[in-house]
Amino acid sequence: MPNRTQKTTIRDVAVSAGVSHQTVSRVINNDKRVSPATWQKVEAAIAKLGYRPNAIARGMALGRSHTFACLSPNLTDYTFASIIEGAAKEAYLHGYSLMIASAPNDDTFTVMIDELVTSGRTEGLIVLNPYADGRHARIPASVPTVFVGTRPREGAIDSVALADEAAGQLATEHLLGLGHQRIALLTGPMEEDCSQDRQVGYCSRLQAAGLKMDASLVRAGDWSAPSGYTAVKHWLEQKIDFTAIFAQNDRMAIGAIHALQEAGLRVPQDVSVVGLDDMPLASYFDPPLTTLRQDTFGIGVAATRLLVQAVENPGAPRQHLSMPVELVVRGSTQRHAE
Amino acid sequence: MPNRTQKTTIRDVAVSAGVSHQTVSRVINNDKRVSPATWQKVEAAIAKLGYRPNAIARGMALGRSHTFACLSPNLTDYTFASIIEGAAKEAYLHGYSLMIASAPNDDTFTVMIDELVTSGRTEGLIVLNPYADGRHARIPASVPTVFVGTRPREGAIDSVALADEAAGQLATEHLLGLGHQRIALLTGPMEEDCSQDRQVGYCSRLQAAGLKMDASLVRAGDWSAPSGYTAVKHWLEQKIDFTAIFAQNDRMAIGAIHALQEAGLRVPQDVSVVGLDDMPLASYFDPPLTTLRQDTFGIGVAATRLLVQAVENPGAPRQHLSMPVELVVRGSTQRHAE
DNA sequence: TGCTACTATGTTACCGGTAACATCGTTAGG
DNA sequence: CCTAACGATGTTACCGGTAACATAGTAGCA
Repeated sequence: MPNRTQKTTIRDVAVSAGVSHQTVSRVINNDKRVSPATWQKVEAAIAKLGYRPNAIARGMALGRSHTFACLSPNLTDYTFASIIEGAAKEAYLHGYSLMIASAPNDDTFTVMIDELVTSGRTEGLIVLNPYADGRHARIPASVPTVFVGTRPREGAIDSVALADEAAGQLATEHLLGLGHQRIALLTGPMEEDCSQDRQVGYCSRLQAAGLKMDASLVRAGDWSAPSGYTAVKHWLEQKIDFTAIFAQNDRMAIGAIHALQEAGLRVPQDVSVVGLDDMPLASYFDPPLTTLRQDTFGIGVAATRLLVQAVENPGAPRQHLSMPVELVVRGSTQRHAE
Repeated sequence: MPNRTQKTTIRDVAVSAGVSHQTVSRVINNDKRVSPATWQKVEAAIAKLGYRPNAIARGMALGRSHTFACLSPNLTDYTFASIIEGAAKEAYLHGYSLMIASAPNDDTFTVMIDELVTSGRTEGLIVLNPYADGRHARIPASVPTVFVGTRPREGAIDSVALADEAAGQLATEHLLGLGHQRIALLTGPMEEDCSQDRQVGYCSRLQAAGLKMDASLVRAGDWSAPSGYTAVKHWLEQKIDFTAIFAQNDRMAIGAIHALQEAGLRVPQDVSVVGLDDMPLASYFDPPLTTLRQDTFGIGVAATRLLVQAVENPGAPRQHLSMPVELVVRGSTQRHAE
């Protein structure tokens, strides 16, 4: 195991093996048109010198960087982090590296695009929550891109999203099935597709149950716990009547529960609460949170697969994936009394 | 704004501006030895063609990729995610991109090193929790590296860590100050420096208070909530007596509280619990968690700064940073009754 | 005025790979 | 036995930048 401090090149190996650098190139690319004897000599030289092909040079010659970038509003929200983890794992499996950047707003986003895409560093892009702001419009048309968290749209961009409408239906159904009729809805920012679609699911189930939508029972948050807290505070102050809440994510659900408890209401005895995400410690809150589980890791994996296909097979038609959700019943919901 | 589909090169610009490609190179590198008139012609051509320098080619010519990699056991633990976010932000500020990979074990880690470092893709490495397993030994000596979460060691590697010993002291002091004398300690895996150092801080404060260490009051977890739960279960089954717990991270603290409550013990009336991290929803648990806040984002920033220095100034001596912690008192601790 | 020194710009080579084509020796078929 | 075809290997050019050196023109000074 030689202690290579400085880089060995393909030509060093060639000299050492007594062949041309091209023959070495053939060996490392598994090109069979090399005789077994030569092959062995080359392999021996590679081992002796501890040679490793330089990915940058290869990328240069091939015009391919074998690198993707994933742009996320942030890296710390569990949902994003987990999608990124799935994307990274799958990328490496396919021989790609993954660069990451968080872009809280679309100006930063534009800078990142320039840094990562226009500069030729990456050959594909995964964008989480592209409709959180105007960032979806800042993506060069020429770069293969997968959107995560959007419903299918026109244009040459793949997408992966939760089955948001089904999720909205499932949560609403669960609460309706428990006898709740006044179900408040706590949405994410209404610019985002998932907020809209989850609401559509909610509405459709209410209608199917013969209930009329009550606009005063719907409020938008920003996915954070405090925004859930604030929304519930508002409802309570307005003396709006409800027996259940469907929060479109777990953090807002937690904030909502906090506000309820602070007001002396018991969860689930007085108000049932359903979240969405099944974040890691969801079962450790008081009460343990009933929620919808989404396979965020799987979403990341799926996004990368789409991107690999888009990069390696540009002619193929764009795809739009919808990932299932699953209801996890814990302690924050119960049958409506009376 | 031309709709560049295919890449414009420096020579295209040169032709368009009627100069040599080298002159274009000078302009984009802000080399002043170009006359104002020529400079303008070049800039005009760049704008007209929408030219952007290719980072790969530049990296190739310079032998520098301007890319770092961050290797973490996973991306979803808030602590890691937040460090990575800090590292990424700071990296872009200095003109570097950041690749990420999660490596749950040291075999994966070795593969990643090969993929990212040996291949020449990255010129610097940030390794989170290098002593979680044998991964610290798998890093080529030639690549500038910063360890996060280790105490300073011999060798040519920078490090950033929490002031773990001080953190252990602070938590213990807080509980001692509340009159607790039988303080249980829930550590992370003992292979990790931070577990050891936090314990050292704990011990030193107990001794300073004239209390003797009781080995039965110390158990190791794996940072997860269930491991905290299990440890407390064990203590309770063994009828071991304690009035407070210092859990070395928040998740274990949450698990511990869960076990206590399940056994009918009240937190903080019967047992006080201190965590460490101040993870996002720490204040939303029941009771709100008293904990030590660490500036994980700042740790990531600091790590990147060290790495930039190490890369750009290889001769300089290695540095070891220690980041402060801060006590956040909430509802999970109170004065020991009687 | 002639020569040096400096400024602005061009030319060539190189980074470390790969592609395309060239060459040479051997084997198979007419 | 001659030659086409093929297999193994080498040579050259190129990817898109940068460095090093070369050159031409101009200004400064004896």
